[in-house]
Amino acid sequence: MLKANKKLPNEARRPGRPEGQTNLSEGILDAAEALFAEQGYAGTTLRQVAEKLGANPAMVAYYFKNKDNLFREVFTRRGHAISADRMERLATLKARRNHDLRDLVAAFIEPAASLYHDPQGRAFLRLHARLHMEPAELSFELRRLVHNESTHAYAKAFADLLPEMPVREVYQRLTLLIGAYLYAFSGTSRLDELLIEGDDDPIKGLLESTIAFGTAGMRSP
Amino acid sequence: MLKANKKLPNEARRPGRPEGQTNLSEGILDAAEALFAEQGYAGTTLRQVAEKLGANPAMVAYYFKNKDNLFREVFTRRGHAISADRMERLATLKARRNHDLRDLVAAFIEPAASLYHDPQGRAFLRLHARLHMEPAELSFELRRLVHNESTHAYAKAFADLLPEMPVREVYQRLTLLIGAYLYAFSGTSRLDELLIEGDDDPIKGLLESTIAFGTAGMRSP
DNA sequence: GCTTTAATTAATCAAGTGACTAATTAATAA
DNA sequence: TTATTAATTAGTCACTTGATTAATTAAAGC
Repeated sequence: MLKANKKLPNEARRPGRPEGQTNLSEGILDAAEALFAEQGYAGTTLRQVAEKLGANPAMVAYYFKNKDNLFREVFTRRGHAISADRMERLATLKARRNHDLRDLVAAFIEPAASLYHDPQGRAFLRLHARLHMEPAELSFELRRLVHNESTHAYAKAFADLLPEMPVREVYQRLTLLIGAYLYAFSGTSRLDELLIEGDDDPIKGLLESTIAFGTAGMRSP
Repeated sequence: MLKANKKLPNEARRPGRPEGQTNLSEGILDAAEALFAEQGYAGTTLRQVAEKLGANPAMVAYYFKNKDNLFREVFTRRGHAISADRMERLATLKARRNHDLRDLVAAFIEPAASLYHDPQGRAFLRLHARLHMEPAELSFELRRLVHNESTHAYAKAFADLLPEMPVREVYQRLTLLIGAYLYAFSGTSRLDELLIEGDDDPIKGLLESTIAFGTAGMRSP
């Protein structure tokens, strides 16, 4: 996290537009992403967001109007990217014309799972998982906005590969898949803690495990 | 939710111990369970809890000392029951001596899933799922307290049935299973919304689907 | 060069927040 | 009966919250 307007010694900060050009809005989104991920919507204060950048609390309102809007922008920034990535991968698979269930599961999960490597991306994954637990009015609207299209597209694609499975069952399985990968990649599972004998990185192979688990789960009669 | 001390007309409430015996503490736990489930720890105020019962906010402090403690008691009340139920079912299976993966998955999930029928139990399921997203200091301590024993016991039981699978992998699969069922039964999935053609109850068969999904996922190489 | 617009600080506001206290009344113990 | 304990209300306290405003300074437009 880069501090904006780093205070040089003996150079107190004064009101007014600073010299040069600044882009505080990205920094605010990053800070808010990390804090919302860690503490949730209600548990995060705008002052915390500002403090994380060394900025004035009023700057948050200046760039994002209010807390609700800030949260929306934090979520949609990466959410739309994930959704677009999913749609792209699905199109690629369909063009190949010989994909199987495993390909579909991987295409669905990887756009989100790939964020895990970067700390800021990991914060978003936590935020994403947490969003499902936020009050419905905020949560459902955002999830609908970001995920509706790609979720239906994947459900259709799964249904095509599982012609004997009722459509409702396909959606239920997809729901289970989403719950599994969100939890596993949210960083809130107690996996590391449970694995006391942990010699290696417990996350190693997590993507592979998730795809294997999800593929078998989707396929099972 | 029964209102405690329902105000009879023309009979204003006065300070002092009321006649008869009261048991406000169960009512407070129920109200808090519903509100924590809906709004999370930070998003719920003690005044809301009190108001839901028509009680004085000070009563919450009287019975539960503070907010943190109230949350702990709400969670452990049912959490310990689930954990005990799991241990019992595991013992029953082991005594039978011929259980398979599916039995194990069902024994793990059903104690929680069975709460789904009752609205208050459903609130707890939502709270339980949400707990995983609360700040670590609160979440991890409670989950450790309530679930450590049974989780390790089931991991051991799964490992016995999956001798070729590395122990770490067993824990990872168990984590995926937990994520899947928690999400599916938290009532926060958008399943009903996605299933526009929903003629029947979309939850119908959810337990069966979850067990099928989880069993296949655990078994898959 | 002058005017308008953009970006910042400091200060403040009303509305909550969790927690606590004193007063009060009924039940229980002695 | 009397003293003590349990359960309740009303009120308050210091603090935090999201939001807004006026003043201030630099950049951009003309």
